[in-house]
Amino acid sequence: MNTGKKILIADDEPDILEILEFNLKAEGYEVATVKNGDQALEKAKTFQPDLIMLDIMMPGKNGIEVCNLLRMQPAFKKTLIIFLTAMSDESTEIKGLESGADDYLTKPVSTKVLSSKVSALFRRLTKESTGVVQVGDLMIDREKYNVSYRGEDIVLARKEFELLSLLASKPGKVFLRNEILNQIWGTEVIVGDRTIDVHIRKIRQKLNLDCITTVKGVGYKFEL
Amino acid sequence: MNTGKKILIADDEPDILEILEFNLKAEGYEVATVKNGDQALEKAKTFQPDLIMLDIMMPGKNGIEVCNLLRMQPAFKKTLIIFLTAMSDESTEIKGLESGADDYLTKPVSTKVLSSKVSALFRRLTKESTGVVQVGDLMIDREKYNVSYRGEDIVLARKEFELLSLLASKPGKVFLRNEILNQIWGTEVIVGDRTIDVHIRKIRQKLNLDCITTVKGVGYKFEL
DNA sequence: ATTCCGCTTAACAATTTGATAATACTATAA
DNA sequence: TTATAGTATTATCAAATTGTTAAGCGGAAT
Repeated sequence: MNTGKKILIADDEPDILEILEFNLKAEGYEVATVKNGDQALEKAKTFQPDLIMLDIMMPGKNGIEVCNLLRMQPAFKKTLIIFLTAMSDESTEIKGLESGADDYLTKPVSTKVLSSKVSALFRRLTKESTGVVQVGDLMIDREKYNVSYRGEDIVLARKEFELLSLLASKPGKVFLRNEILNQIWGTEVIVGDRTIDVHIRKIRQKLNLDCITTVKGVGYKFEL
Repeated sequence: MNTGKKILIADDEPDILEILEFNLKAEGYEVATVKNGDQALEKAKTFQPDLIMLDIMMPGKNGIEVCNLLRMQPAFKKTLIIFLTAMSDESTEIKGLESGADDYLTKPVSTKVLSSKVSALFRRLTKESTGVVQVGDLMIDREKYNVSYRGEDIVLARKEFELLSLLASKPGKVFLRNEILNQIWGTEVIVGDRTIDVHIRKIRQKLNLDCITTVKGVGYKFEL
């Protein structure tokens, strides 16, 4: 599993660095770590991360300063930045967001929160900036409501589109059948289990790609 | 740096208000903030904003209600409205667009997304109001109110013109039926679904081009 | 007053979509 | 191996959606 995303972490506490690095690598991210703000600024230039996690309290330049310096450079205008704060300090949180961070995390960081925030940010980035989900050669445009593979348009019916769109929104993630039902059919409508299968089948047929995997007894996942 | 544009923000969470206000002021906008829907309606009259950002979930009148009330008043027909939603809830998003909003933002709002969306909306506004839209060989002149294909004038009735004009304003984008109704007929008037079809048909007939695609169960899109 | 034109709707046809049942298949555990 | 649970496939029917035509209405122009 490799997401192809690079994350730079700056924190002066070795324990934190280790925990974050371990977990994020396990999620398929490429990770670099540094111990203070100045190193963060340097490393950011060479490493070109997609996401930077900055501890607020660091010796030398603190996280907020680093963030401001980064945001001044055009190369990091679009880079995601998450602050790490020792406690849920509200004023700090606001200062963080004001200085151009995209989110914040409070320490100690639970692995669940960590991975969900990180993946949510990446998802949001691709979704909001373009409205287009792209996985490999497959493009899903929610606004234009079309799907194309290597430039070739593929016509999907509404439910098929929504289903594929959902699965592809988080490649690799296994969507439980219930999750799919709730997302696409809502809680009011009740349809049989076979219905999902049939739609999945139609998508597979139309895409003619081996990209939707069945996880028996669990659900489906999308992966190219 | 001063854009001369006024933005009104309505949200019950002080943190959000503060962050948005700070960032938008930094971008050169004049900002006013209110804490609920009723205040938003009042303030809108005196402040005459160019853009209104409405939280969907607010005590008293919610954002969607406020939007509908605003859109009923001629003074706010052209005002830009953005919804703020707590989560990336797609059904809310669609409801928002259907009720006449121009865009939506999911909270927490990254500063990057915020400024890009806002400036994009203003850009679109000035573009549309001055409007000569050209897509391939097709020209739509909003001021002269005429359409021509390869120099040849095509006479369209008002509704037909507006409909084509709307669809062509964003080629490729699928316009939901409700979106179309809100944009062209407004929220007060209620017309049947067939009405849209008939106008679409007439446009297709008159243009004699295969440029309006039906996306069944979703809406229509324009593409040459 | 009459005619023309644009807008809307009703009515029906045509089409597409979605859901289900019935059946076949497949991996796994007993 | 066989039983079993879960999934795949297929055909079919009902429902949803859209296309088309014609007709009615009302305002503007003649």
